Amino acid sequence: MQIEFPDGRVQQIEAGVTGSDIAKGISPSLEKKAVAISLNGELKDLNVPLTAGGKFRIITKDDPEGVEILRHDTAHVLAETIKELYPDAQITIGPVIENGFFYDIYRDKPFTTDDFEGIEQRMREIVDRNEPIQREEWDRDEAIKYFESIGEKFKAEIIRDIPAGQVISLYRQGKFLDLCRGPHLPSTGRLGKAFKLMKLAGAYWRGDSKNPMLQRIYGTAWATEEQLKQHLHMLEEAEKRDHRKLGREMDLFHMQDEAPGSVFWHPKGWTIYRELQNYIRRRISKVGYVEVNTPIMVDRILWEASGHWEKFHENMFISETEDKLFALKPMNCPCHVQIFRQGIKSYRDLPLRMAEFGCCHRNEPSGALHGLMRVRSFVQDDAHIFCQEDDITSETKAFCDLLMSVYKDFGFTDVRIKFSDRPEKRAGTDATWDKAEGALMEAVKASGLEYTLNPGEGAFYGPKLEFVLRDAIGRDWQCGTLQVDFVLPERLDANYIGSDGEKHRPVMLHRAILGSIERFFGILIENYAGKLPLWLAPTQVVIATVVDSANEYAKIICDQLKEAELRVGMDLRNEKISYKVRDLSVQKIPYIAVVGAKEAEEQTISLRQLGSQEQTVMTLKDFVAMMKANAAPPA
RNA sequence: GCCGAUUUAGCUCAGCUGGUAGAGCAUCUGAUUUGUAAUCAGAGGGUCGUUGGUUCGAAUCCGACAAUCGGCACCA
Repeated sequence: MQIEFPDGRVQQIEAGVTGSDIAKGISPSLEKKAVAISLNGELKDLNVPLTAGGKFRIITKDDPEGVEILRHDTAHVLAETIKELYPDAQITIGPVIENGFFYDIYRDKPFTTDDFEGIEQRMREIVDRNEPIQREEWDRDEAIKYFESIGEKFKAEIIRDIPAGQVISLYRQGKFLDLCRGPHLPSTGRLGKAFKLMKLAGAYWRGDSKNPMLQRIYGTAWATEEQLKQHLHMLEEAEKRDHRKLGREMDLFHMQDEAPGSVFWHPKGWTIYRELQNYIRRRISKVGYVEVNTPIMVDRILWEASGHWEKFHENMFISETEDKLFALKPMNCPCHVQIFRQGIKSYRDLPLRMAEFGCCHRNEPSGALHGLMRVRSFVQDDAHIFCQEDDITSETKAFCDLLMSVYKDFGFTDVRIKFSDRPEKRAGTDATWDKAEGALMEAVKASGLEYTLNPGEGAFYGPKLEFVLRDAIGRDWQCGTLQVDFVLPERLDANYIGSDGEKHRPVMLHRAILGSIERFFGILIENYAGKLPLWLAPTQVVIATVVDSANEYAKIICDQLKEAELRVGMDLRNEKISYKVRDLSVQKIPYIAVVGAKEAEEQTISLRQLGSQEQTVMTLKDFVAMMKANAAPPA
């Protein structure tokens, strides 16, 4: 039989030869770096005798698949360590995740992060022991019996659930035997020591909140110490940009115990917030949206009619007054239908694009709250497009164009789309869902954008597109959405008169670009690390004086900048200029205009931009013109 | 909501095995009039998250509650 290498070279091999043998044949150093092989796209252990030929590749620690195997092995070594140090613990599953792995463990006594040092120590010992890792294929019943005999009930349960006919493979290293699909390294010594335990958290068995709570140990693992160091450094950087920290440091907003999940916006934060809102206002009004505003508190009757009460009433804030039960609106759509229903609508009025920056409240579970990213009181850049079925494609395409253009203005160009179809619990008939999913699918195809399927994740009233953007440090955030809804217009009895003179149901497209403005604000702060583009910066420029005698001149400059509608401040404090420059830089002020006796004399300023040491001297007139031009928001 | 951790001055954090609190930065006052990332000196500031309990005595030990943090579950 023969194998073919990625470069096209073909080699004859005999049956029974292992990947390890082949690697050694190429070079001993390659064999040392190898972690597994890929045969016809399938990953296999290095030491498994080959029984067939085909497309062959040696996987090393440098390959993405190689690092995954290494992480998986690290999880196994963690499990082995846990069984050695805490024999009463039961192990469950330990998969690879981004940058590392975790292992879920059942044990009565909680672990603490103080245990990490001892665990890591023992893990390193197991690496030093260089235990061979061997694959074994077991009979299902034997495997169940074995794991039950050693008290590993969770493992036994997993094996029971493996579909019949599938091979039950176990991997043995030292005295430790774990259920695993593989592949694995040939021995624990190959792992290296570029790993670290990171976090401890609770996690439900099989992800179901009705099941027992397990303890999850998170770890990170890399091919080299250098990569581990880099990763830890990246985490530090992410921590530095945390919007909760920057929000406090930059005096943008705060939250307090008396209003958990709600934001107290400070003047600077609110300036940014309003800029964002007004930017969206300009963008949507240009493409045919109208803006409305609807009540925050609405009778439960409307929520029952829309279907929200049944599904979400536990997460709604309610208020009883006289004999009525009101709910704070968790979303705007039912209110928009009420506006649509006023008067008689003609097909000539469609598509009607109705936008609202409505304040919505959702009683999110306490454990879900997270800074600005998950709040209980928020505003979306929400809109509903009432249209005819034939309009879905063109409206979807127009929306995708708008959304991409908006994201681009914030510097987000890496955007992915997820197509989420019918969930298990849903409103509307299957025929309606067929129609809605078909129409949305056709629309997204027509938009020419790439998408991935996200089965079962649609809203209860319709399928949706979800727009995921990638930020400056590579994190993904789901922000925009577009949902096709045939259900709500029906339930809330919206209709229009068609060209045939008959009544028809409009289709509703629910859509948002930024999503929650609170959350998008947080994403922006972290994306820019607080260094906002000029048009968003709450203070765009500060005039800093070198001596008191320049104060009058500073005030003249300040007035002129205000006249040009710039957000300007003055630093007339009795401090050295280097102190002011440091202080204003720490505050992330985009521009500092320094003026002393010389500038006052010559009617100039000395300009310094955030992040640069350079000083540019320019005339006052040029300076004001330049600032005005640069501070203009995107169209 | 569930698991674990945390909560001390505006911020960041000390405070060992119980004897009623401390630093740096910030703030205020004074001196200094200064040329591009921290001038010097002094002062003020805390019911130690809230609330019960143990104790002669609690920031410290125990309980309840709240909020926050890390996850899980949830996310119209």
